[in-house]
Amino acid sequence: MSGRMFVLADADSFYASCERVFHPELARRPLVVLSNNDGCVVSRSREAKLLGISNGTPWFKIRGQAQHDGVIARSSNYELYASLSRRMMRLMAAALPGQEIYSIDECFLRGFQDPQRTRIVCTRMRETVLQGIGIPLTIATAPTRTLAKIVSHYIKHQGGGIGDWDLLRSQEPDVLDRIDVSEVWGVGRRLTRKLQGMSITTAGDLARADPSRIRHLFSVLLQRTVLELQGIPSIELDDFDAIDGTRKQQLMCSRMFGQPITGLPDLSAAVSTYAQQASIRLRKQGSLAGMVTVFIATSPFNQDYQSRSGSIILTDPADDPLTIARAAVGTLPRMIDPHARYVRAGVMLGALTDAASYTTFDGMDAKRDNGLGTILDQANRKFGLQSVGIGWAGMKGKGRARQETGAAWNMKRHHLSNRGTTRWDELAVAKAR
DNA sequence: TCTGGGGTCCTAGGACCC
DNA sequence: TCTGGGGTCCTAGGACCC
Repeated sequence: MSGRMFVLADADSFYASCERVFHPELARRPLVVLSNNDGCVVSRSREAKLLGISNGTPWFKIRGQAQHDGVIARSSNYELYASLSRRMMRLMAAALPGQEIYSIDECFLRGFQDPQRTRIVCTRMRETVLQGIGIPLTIATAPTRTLAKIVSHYIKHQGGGIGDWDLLRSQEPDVLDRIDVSEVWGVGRRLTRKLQGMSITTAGDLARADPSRIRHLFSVLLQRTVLELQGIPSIELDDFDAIDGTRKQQLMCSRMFGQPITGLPDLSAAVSTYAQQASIRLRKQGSLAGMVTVFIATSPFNQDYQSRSGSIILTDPADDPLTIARAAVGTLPRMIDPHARYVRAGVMLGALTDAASYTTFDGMDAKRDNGLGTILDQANRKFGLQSVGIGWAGMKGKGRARQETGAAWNMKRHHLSNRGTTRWDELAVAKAR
């Protein structure tokens, strides 16, 4: 091997671990974190996993049993998780080179030529993050990212810690044959079914497949996965900060409603809100949108499920919230079914271009002349997200903090913890006696 | 009663051009 | 009047990830 070792650092039960940072009494208790609207389980502490609760389970289906078992539930608190994630990532970036943030709770880093040295640094990095942030990590090293993912899965099953591919393989030469093909990074449900039909059922089977045949039958993506399983690095990530640095090619803001809504007025308010949210992120990354797409959908769990979407091309690419919200709301009249009970809507901004380099033929700036977006952004920074907006009729704050409006369709978050690192009024309180 | 919210990349196929 | 084949661009849809 060339010594280009990949290090994968992945937090254990990240959201659940975050909830414990300011609530040490939750340690060793079974704990689950729920998705928006308190819908599904999205993170489980080790104790909750041992109770047999799986990810993605609808909370309403297991609530009775779970509460009987002493399981504690929390609504997801992304503000807290994002803040802890940033701190954790900074500590890791200081320990090893080449950080690529892959998701809120995991990143790839580069190891050193000397595996011994890499191991020592990884051990120290794990202790630093545990002591400094309070988040336990699993750290895996391997010659490819896909193998690092395999190692990480494997040692998480053993309770976490640190693991290395070469070491693991020398101890258990047939380890890939004992891992289901569906657990391989890049192999989802559909591919699993198709592969099984070809008698490829384990990671070992896939590693022994002929890459060019796989490319023929599937795609270049799966071919790369095969090569990676064979120890040949083939997958590149955009090595930008995936959480706040990158310029996205498409921005979406969508939500399930707290309860179904019917009719144009409510739907317009929701879509307008999401459009303004999306435009905030658009301005933050310095882009203009050339297209606005809106989708609305009823519940996919009902017989009469319907989902509609409609787009509007902006002849002058825009980033100001008025233009974008108006375009988004404008798609609704021709899509809406006046009797349907909608449970979800979303706004997508596409055909993004760089605002700084965009000029029209006569050299004037595009639709960003009134400065309203900038004022809104400043107000939102100062007074909290969503404190100011357009078309918020009848949505005065009833929630705990300013940004929680009283609209019926707003998210349900009945088990929300404090945002102790980003809100002064929700700081943790320590008492000394 | 009650089932998340973002993203990315690839491929196939149509439109158009020479 | 007749018309092949290849390149490129775009979009919709599929599949995956956390």
